[in-house]
Amino acid sequence: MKFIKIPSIVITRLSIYAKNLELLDQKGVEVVSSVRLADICGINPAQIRKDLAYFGQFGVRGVGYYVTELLFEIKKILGLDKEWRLGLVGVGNLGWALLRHAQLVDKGYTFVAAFDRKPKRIGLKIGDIEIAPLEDIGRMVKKKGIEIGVIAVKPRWAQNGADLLVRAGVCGILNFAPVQLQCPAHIFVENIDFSLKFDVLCYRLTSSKSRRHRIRSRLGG
Amino acid sequence: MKFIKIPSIVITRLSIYAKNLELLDQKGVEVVSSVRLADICGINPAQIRKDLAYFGQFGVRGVGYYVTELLFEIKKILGLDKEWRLGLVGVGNLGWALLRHAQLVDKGYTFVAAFDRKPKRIGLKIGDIEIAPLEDIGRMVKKKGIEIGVIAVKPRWAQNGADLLVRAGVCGILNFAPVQLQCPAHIFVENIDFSLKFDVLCYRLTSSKSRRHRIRSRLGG
DNA sequence: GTATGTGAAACCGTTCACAGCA
DNA sequence: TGCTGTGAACGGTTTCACATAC
Repeated sequence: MKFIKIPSIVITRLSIYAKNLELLDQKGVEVVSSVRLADICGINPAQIRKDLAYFGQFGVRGVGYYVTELLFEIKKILGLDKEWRLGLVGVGNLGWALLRHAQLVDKGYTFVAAFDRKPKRIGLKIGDIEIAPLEDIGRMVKKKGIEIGVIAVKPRWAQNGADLLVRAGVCGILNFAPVQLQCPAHIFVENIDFSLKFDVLCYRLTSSKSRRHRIRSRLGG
Repeated sequence: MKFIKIPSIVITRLSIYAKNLELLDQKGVEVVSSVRLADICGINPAQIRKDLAYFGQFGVRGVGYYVTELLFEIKKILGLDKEWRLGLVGVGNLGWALLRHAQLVDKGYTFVAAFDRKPKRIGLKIGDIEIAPLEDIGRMVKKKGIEIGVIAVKPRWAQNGADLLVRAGVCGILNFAPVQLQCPAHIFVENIDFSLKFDVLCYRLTSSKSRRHRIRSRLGG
């Protein structure tokens, strides 16, 4: 283990490699070169090798990478070799969609509780989960072993949700509300504001009408 | 108008500035300095000034920026000074959530049509929109003047959705499916794969258990 | 005096090019 | 021979520092 800080962009790409290695694995492909994988991911081959070099040596010179093995290693690096227990704050349309999002389940992310402000939603069941009031966050985080809090409430209520989650003892927060949360330094926060991507596209379309930029974004996020 | 290509990250930040300027404007704040705005956005002040310098001179030395005026200019730059007409492909849980997402409407993004593969969904109405079959994409894009296609189908069907949208003549695509779409070079594509952010958080939590990184991401995506 | 606008410097991530090894 | 692993070169973004203007 090295004591070098790894840029987020590297982790994001590891996740992309994992996604595509999974597909290759399912197709029965046993070995893949950095050139081939790079082609599939739309990334430079040297970049892939450099990214992996942060964590060790996973390839065989003259051969390439064994798909199953590399996939296993990347999942271990990312921490996807365990189940993660999530708690959802805000069961509106977006929250609902997240609860039912099959791809998260496939990766090992399991929602074990859901909370909402609105009294009329309390008690509703979605699969195994019964929607609870915000006051229960403190108790339920301990009881259900929630590690990550997912915030999908209106911007106005996001900070409150974050405060409750932090006080309850979660270590990480995924914030879908378009606000900059104030959290203690030991809490890891990732923001997902997809309206930013709408605006980027909007700008590209607007500016392309007068000028000629042809830059396509490669990474999702 | 300059003929310099603007990095996506600059556009993303402009969107963040706009969001926070909107809040300041609503509070009645008339003038803001780059230091104050930087503090609110969690960004370096020089960065803000550099970002704005790509597009012109919007401030007053010794004073700062007039909030309403700067907001107006940034919206114009981003292309948010008009209504954008969107077509949704895939009305599952996520698609449904996007259709009902109030913040998109506030920004001037309007869904004017929705399409789905599943026969049982065809004909359902959400507000003014009636869900149509995929075969109608070609016709409806022209009829309704759809400029942007939003893909919210399962990964397996995403490329097909993109092909239909491109053939129908949309200029931009927002892709929520975790796949790299193949599109002609003149089509602008933005990918939004939020499971990547889950993985980044997952990695941070995993690695923090053994080491000490304290890097918090600032930008949503 | 104060805050912008901007050249220059520092920093960081990407790509090249080749040494090293199966 | 073929492909990985990696130092070095490159390119681009961020930050500094100050001239400039109100």
